[in-house]
Amino acid sequence: MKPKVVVGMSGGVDSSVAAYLLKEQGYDVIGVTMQLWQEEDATKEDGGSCGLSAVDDARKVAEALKIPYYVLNFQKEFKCQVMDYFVEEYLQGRTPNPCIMCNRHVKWEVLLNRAKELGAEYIATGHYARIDRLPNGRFAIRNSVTASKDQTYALYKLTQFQLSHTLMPAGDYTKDEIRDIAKRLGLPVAHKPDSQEICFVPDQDYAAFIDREATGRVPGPGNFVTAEGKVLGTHKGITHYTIGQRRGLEIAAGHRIFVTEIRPRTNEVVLGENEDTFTDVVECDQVNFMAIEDLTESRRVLAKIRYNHKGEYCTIEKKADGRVLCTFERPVRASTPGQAVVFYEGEHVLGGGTIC
RNA sequence: AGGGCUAUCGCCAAGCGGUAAGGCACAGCACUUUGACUGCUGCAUUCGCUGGUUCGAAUCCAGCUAGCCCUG
Repeated sequence: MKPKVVVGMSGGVDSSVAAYLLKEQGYDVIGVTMQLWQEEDATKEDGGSCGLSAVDDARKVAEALKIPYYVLNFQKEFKCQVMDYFVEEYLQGRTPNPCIMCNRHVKWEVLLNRAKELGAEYIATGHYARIDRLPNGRFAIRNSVTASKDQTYALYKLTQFQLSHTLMPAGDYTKDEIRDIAKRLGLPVAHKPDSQEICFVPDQDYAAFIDREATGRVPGPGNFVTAEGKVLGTHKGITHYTIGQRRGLEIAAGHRIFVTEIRPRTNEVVLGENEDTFTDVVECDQVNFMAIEDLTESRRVLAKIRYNHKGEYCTIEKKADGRVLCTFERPVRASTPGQAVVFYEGEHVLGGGTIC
């Protein structure tokens, strides 16, 4: 009898088929949907044709696959590990990536713990990625060659322990193959919105969300300034901006101008030319290595400084204080404190850190 | 008080008698399992006001108003 595995089911095609594949492979599969934040408009089903929630979809799939299914309430952990972190980062003039924290501390920590309680050895997802055991004995994530988009960036923070208890069955297939399987099984392949922005900020107004969450602690208006100190106007508060941003500045300079720096101490937002947003040196801390145990000597890697970044080659070296210095071969645009730099060597995730 | 200059979309700015360029800003959409970037579309029946000349004026003329500069 194969081991038990808990599959995180979003109600989408990928995780649904992942559950099916595992069952086919002989695993003892348990389906689970994580409730991460309060669904505000759960009752507001429009039109009636496609108002099924993630839970309903996932439950139907589980029934079709004849696997046990549970909804797990992770709202408390999600609030603490993701939403609070998100707000605090912005209050400090940084730009967080909530998905990375959610993966590391909720999906792969709380869920994995819960899986253990359920007697499962593994958790699984519908990611188009693989987890390889390298010759050096370590586990590392590899992007599925056929994946249209990279799904590894937000997973760089996972630990060896987490990786050793994770299965990603969809990584062996192409998106089309997964769809075909779903069709063949007659699964409800509802066309869901491809993107969800920040899941817990449904109206996409993250600044207003921060205002609600941190009432009284949100920095107010301040000056837009040039690098030379010339005042260009008044900004709405540093939480409204991020490095490289152009839209929403409400300043007609005659040409496009961008945010080049955020100064929480003086409550200033520095504006400049597009060229000014480029740098060839990026430093990061809170480093996590995946394919290697530690960075003992400098190495040349492909680095991505944001989700969807095509990647740029750089040399990374560890400094005395533990931070990693990345020296790029070509300047990268809008390196932003709070975002992640993820290193790739070959097809594997070598590691990454938080830009500071 | 005289003399000169300028008044065109929220900002900047083309136009020089033939029926309102463009940039920025802004809005919407697309892209996007984070924030951004990017792309596309939209955005002055109207040219400070009032008259006049003309087939026809933002473009010429007159007066008025406002701002800027120079000289007492």
